[in-house]
Amino acid sequence: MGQKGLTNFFEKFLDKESLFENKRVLQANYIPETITHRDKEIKKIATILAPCLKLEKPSNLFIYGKTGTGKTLTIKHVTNKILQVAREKDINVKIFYINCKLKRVADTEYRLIAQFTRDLGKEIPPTGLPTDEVYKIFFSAIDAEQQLVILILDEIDYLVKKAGDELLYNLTRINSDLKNSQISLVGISNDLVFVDHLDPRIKSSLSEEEVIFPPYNALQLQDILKQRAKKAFKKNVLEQGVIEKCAAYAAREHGDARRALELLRVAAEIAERDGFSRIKIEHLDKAEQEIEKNRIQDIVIAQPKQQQAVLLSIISICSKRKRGIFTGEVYEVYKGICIQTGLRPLTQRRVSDIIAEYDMFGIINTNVISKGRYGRTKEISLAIDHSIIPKIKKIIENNLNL
DNA sequence: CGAGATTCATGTGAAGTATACCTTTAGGCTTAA
DNA sequence: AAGCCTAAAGGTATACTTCACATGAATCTCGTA
Repeated sequence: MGQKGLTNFFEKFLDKESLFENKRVLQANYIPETITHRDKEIKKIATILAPCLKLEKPSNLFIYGKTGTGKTLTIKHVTNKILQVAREKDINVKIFYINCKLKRVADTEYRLIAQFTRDLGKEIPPTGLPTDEVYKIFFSAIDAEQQLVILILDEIDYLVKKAGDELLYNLTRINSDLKNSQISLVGISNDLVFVDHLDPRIKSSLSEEEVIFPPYNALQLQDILKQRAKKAFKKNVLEQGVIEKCAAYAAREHGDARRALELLRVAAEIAERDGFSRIKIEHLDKAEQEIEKNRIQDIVIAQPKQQQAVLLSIISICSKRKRGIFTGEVYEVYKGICIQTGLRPLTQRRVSDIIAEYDMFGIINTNVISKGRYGRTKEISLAIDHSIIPKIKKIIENNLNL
């Protein structure tokens, strides 16, 4: 495109009518004023948490539900309302939300407590302090004034798998030492059997109350989509059947509403980019691929180089042969990649742990099998769509200067 | 032929090490009385 | 003498390594039918 062409392009771009009225409505962090099909859950959570407005400690709460069933959305909605009322009536309630899955933010005991303490306005160094010390600072920051604090731990199962359940015990016990204030815990998990592995003492105190979020069915998903689409798009840009198809896609994936909304948004973006004036069903198919690519891309880019090298090793073996990929082979290929890129190879022990991490992210599936006379190993297979593998591969290769 | 021993390749737990970062402390220097 | 700065000492969390033992079914071995 020449200089003149570019000017032309931008002018055209400005002239082109956007399909969106308000794109934000479809983004993941948007909290709508009313949440459809979650009345029961909202009411229950509200009832459980309401005592905090009288500065009485609400029961600890545990929320289960698959991804995209509105857990995070609902708790944020309810807590926003509580905070709003609290502000009007000048009640000292504080609510902190943290997602435990965020790497290098809240995935260890130290980092989690440090993060909460920072939310309370204290400076905590990223490392160096004893964990007890951080607890003390956290403690005194809370007890400094009379108040009620609610801590929300999203994806708590991930944290416990990585860092153990001791910190939950510490958090539940902290109350007995607080003089002026109280804290309540809200745990959110999409692993339904997660609490069964917890220490019984923690289990009983953490799940004093439980709320379960059932998956949405296709009709409910349609309602949600229609409601948001009305706000998000201009009139008449949705072709017949798009919403229905979109809901059906997501219902197939255990009723994941987040996915449905993302699908709709990305489809619209694709339609807009390609110069269509209406969103067609075919755009949904393209969107689905794009989303999956982005999801994995985001995870991969956030990984350190060593981890990327391991994934690249798995991918390149996988693209040659589909079945029967084992740790030893992955390690050999990984070492080769390290030499090529000048990376210092990690030990097989560590690589084995990294492979387990990718398993947790859901990018690969692993299965420990015994091959009898030929030893014991992890059978590894990629859990991502084959059409996007080359793109991911390219991203990593670029990143590692290969 | 079949029960039990063997074997392989790696899983997995525990303990040790390197690194990056923190606070405390002691010594040296400056400054003001 | 008091105050301030700096560098060393001593402490911690995290990522990784080292060491050592655990696993579990295919295969081997050997006693017995």
